[in-house]
Order: sequence, then C-alpha cells, then structure tokens
Amino acid sequence: MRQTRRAGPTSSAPAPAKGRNSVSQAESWPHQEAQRILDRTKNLDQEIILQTGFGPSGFPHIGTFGEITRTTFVRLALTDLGAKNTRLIVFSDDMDGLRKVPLTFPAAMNEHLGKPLNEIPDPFGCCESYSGHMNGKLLEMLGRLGFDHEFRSSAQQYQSGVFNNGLKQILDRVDKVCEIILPTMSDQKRQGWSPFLPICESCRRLSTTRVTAYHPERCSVSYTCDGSVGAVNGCGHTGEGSILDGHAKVGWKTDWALRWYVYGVTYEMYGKDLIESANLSGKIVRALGGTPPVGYFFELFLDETGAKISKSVGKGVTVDSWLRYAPVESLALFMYRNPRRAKKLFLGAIPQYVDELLEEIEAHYGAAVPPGQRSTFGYLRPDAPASDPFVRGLRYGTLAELAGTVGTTDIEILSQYVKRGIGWPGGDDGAMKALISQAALYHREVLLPTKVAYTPAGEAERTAIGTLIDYLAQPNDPEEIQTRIFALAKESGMEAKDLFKSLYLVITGQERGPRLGGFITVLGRDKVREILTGALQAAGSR
RNA sequence: GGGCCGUUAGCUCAGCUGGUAGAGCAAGUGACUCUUAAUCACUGGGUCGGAGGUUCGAUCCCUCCACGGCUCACCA
Repeated sequence: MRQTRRAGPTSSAPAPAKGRNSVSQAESWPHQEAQRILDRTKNLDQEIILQTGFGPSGFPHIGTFGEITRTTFVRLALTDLGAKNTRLIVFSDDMDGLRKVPLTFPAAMNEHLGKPLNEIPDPFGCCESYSGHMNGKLLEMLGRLGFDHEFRSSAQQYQSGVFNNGLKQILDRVDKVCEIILPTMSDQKRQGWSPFLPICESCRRLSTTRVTAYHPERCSVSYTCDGSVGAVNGCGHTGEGSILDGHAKVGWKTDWALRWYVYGVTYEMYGKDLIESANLSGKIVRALGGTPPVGYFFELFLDETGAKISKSVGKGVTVDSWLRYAPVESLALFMYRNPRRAKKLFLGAIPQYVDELLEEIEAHYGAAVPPGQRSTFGYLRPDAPASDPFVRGLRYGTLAELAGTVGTTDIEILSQYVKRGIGWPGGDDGAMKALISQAALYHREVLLPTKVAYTPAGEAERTAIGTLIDYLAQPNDPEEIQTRIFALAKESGMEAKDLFKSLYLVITGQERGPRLGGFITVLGRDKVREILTGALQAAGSR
C-alpha cells in the first residue's frame, strides 16, 4: 500500500519548486557565458580553449574544484550551442618559487625556499617532487570526478620550449611590459623589477635573482642572486642565463599573459580577488600582439561565519569532507548556483543542497529535455543515462534522522528500514545505499556533536532508569523488556510516554525511536546499561 | 579614497526576458497516551537594505545613499 506513495498526492517527494529547478535552462549562466564566447569567436568550428589554474604549493582545495567544475559547465553549454572543438586546460604552476612553507609541513623545507616547486623534494617522500605530489593529488581528484581535461605542468611547458617564442616576444618588448606593470607598483619596488625570474645556476633559486641586463639578441638576461625570500638569502652568484627552455620563468601577471598568448586561451574564470591581475595580464597580452580571453570572475567562498575561506590554511570545508557526506553532484550544484553571489560553504549546507539535487534529478527525469537544452542536472552529470538510476523522492534530513533514530550507520540495517518505511524509491541500489550511508555519517559526525547530551534530571526518571539498569543485567525477551518499561513508569509515577521520551533522548538523542524492547536487544543490553549509567552519572555530577 | 560585486522570512538559499514573493531548516500550535520506526496537520513571520525615478505596474531597469566584501599595498 505504500508503494504508490511516491506518485500519490501524499507523496513525501518534495514538490518541484517553481522556477527553481527547471528543465529548460536557456538563461542559465553557463549558457550566457557560452554565448559571450561565441559572440567573440563567431565560428563554431574554431578551437575554443578554456583554462583553469592550480597552484601546487598546497593541496588542491575546494576553490580548485569549483573553478574546474564551473568551467566545465560553460564548456558543456558551448557544446550545446554547437561548438565543435573545445578543450579544457588545467594548468599547474609548478615552476613557481616556494615562498612560504605551509604551516603543517616539515620545517626542513625551509632550506628550499625560493626554489621552483618542481625541484623541491616531496616532503611525503612518495613523489618525484613537492609539486609532483600536489599535481598527483589534483589529478586524482579530477580522475575520480570524471572531468575531461588536459593537464599541463608549467615546468614541463617551459622546459619543452613551448613558451620560447612567447618568452622571446616578452624579452623583445620588455619595456612595454614594464610600462604596464611599473605604475602599479610602489616606488621602492620599481627599480630593479623585471618580468623575468631566472633560475640561479648556482643555487637553483628563482625568487632570489635580480635581473641586471637584458640581451634580446642572445635570448638571455644577466642576473645577480642577491635577493631573499623568508629567512633565506640568495647565494650571491652573478651570471648570465638563457630565458628559454626552463632556465627562467616570468612572474605572475606576465606568466598568465604568456599562457593566454601561447595557447590562445579563449576563456578563463577567476576569483574576484584577481580581477585587477587579470586586467593587467590582459594589457600584457595585447602588448604581445595577442587577445586576452573572455573572462568571468566569481565571488569568493565564505565559511560559516561569513569570513572568506583561506586557501592556504585548511580552514573550511574540503572536497573530501563534503564528499564524505554527500554525492559529488551536490557539491557541483553548489558551484552551479549563482557564482556571483558570495555563498557560505560549510557542512551545515549539505542537507539543503542534497535535497535540491534530488529535486533536480526529479525534474530532469520528470520531463523531456528539449533538444539543444540542458537541465540543471544535465550540467551536474553530463553523462547521466537516459533512464533514471538515481535516488529520488527522499530527503537527506530524513535519512540522517533515521540513522540517528536507529542508532547505527550500518548500511544494510538502514536500507531495510528505508525499504519498509517508505518503500525503496527506485533507482540504483548502489546510489541509494551510498546516500544512506553518507547521511548516517553526517548524522553521527556533524549533527550529533552539536547536540547537547540529555541528562535525566527528574527524581522519578532517574529512579526508573536506575531500576532498568539493574533489570537489564539479566537477559530477557524483547516483549518482556517492553512491558517492564511500562511497569517502571507506573512504579515511579511517570507517564509512560515521558519515560519513553527520556529513554530515547538518553539512548539516541532524539525524542522518538523504535520499539524499545527490541531496540535494546539489538543494541545489546550491556551497551544500553553503559549508556544509561553514563547518563545517570552525568546528571548526578551536575 | 578610486574601481568592482553583493544586500530576498530567525538561518541557508531559489526567484527565467518587470505583472503585488517561495523552499528547506528553525519556531509556534494541535493530534497519536501498553506504544511512539525516521510522524501527520495547521500557523506565524518579509514595505525583497533605504530613498527617488522610468512604467499601467519593479525584488527584477536607472540614479543616489547605507551596510558588507574584494581590489588598488608585487606574492608567484
């Protein structure tokens, strides 16, 4: 009789909110962005290059995920609009000099300050270099999430000579580049500034070298290694080095411009903190004779308190922690929602986004998507099968509460409850079970710790619990236990429902739960006695 | 200070090309009393930051103001 529930008027499935989840997404921001790009290229056959950047001086963070996800949305929209040749480049700045050792990393790394990241040993000892380790982490994430992309390592690109021509251009026009950058710098820093950062042939650092002369005819620069980074000083070496083949790189904004120029990047997103940098890089590309990409800036993520999430410190939510409690599509949905609005990214937001994801799935499979258009879920799961293998008609919060009520994270047990309770909502068992177990973990690790432990304060209540503890010392039939609890309530002058409520609160932290007799048996008498005793002690010691 | 972005119910967020606002959670009330498996029903709450303007009509367009954020202070 419950089977029809999903489709019936009393269905617990959330009714699709009007306007919120739509099948036709003609005005979705990725679509608009794609249109902006095509307005520029005007040609569906032209190669369109979308780029995102990664700084491997630390682990890939949620911002990296967001950038790649959002860029992928735009790429999908481009395809929908008929673009035939799109590529996504994920560029890793692994030739940057190490400026600061991350907090939790070995202090021994300090000796490598100023060296290119790809020349610093892996502190974890498993990869060929520090940045190699971080690149590996990034690729692992991208692989797991199924992002189609082309990975580029800055160091490899420089060394391979791909950038040589661009570097020559910069050297030839170094005055113009300086004209662009210098006015934005303080007077003190202007003198001696150069877009080039040669690697010192003696100590292998590039953050400590200072260019003293340009030699465009030889494609080289003269430099002195007398700068400092952190507590490390340059080695004092003076020499001349090629700017080609990875012997030097160019600094930040010039570097960005170089990539745009050499690859012919069509589109790139960045956080709004980089707007100014992007403007300057754009000017540099123009000075080189290139065209800056179509750009799009997005708002920064905030933590629960509204403060900006720091990239360097591990504050805030990581991709891994979100994925521990929710499917990746829910995080993708977070990224899909208005990127121009600062949003709070914290674990407490998970139920909302999972529920909205379920609604989007409902909408996606509930109505035919017109050709050439894409549902929201179609962005989140471009490879979504035609028939619906996904979970729907449920609420994440319900599942989490169920886990709390039943007091277990065991998938098989919880699955039985779900099947009997509301009927299996259809779809794939694996997806369903994954969601159940995620919700259960969420309850145990996120929800539960915020709840204040209930302490039985009433005299009658405590007497009853005390008696129950003794009673449970001996094995008894579940029905007998059940009956005994009612008797206990009567003996101590309590309403039965109050005693039940109290026991549920103590055992599961919630006001309701399964039939206690059987429940106690399932949990184990000893375990329950332990919990009850603990509660009495907590109450007594107040 | 200049530039840019934002400001929708207590909280987190939706609101397509302008037609007197929605969801979830939270809150409140009621129902189920040897039964109570994640419950059901109902309700409240917003002059859509403020003030003008355009319009028959604006949360959605324009201007100004307030508040918050980012950026101009070179770190790739």
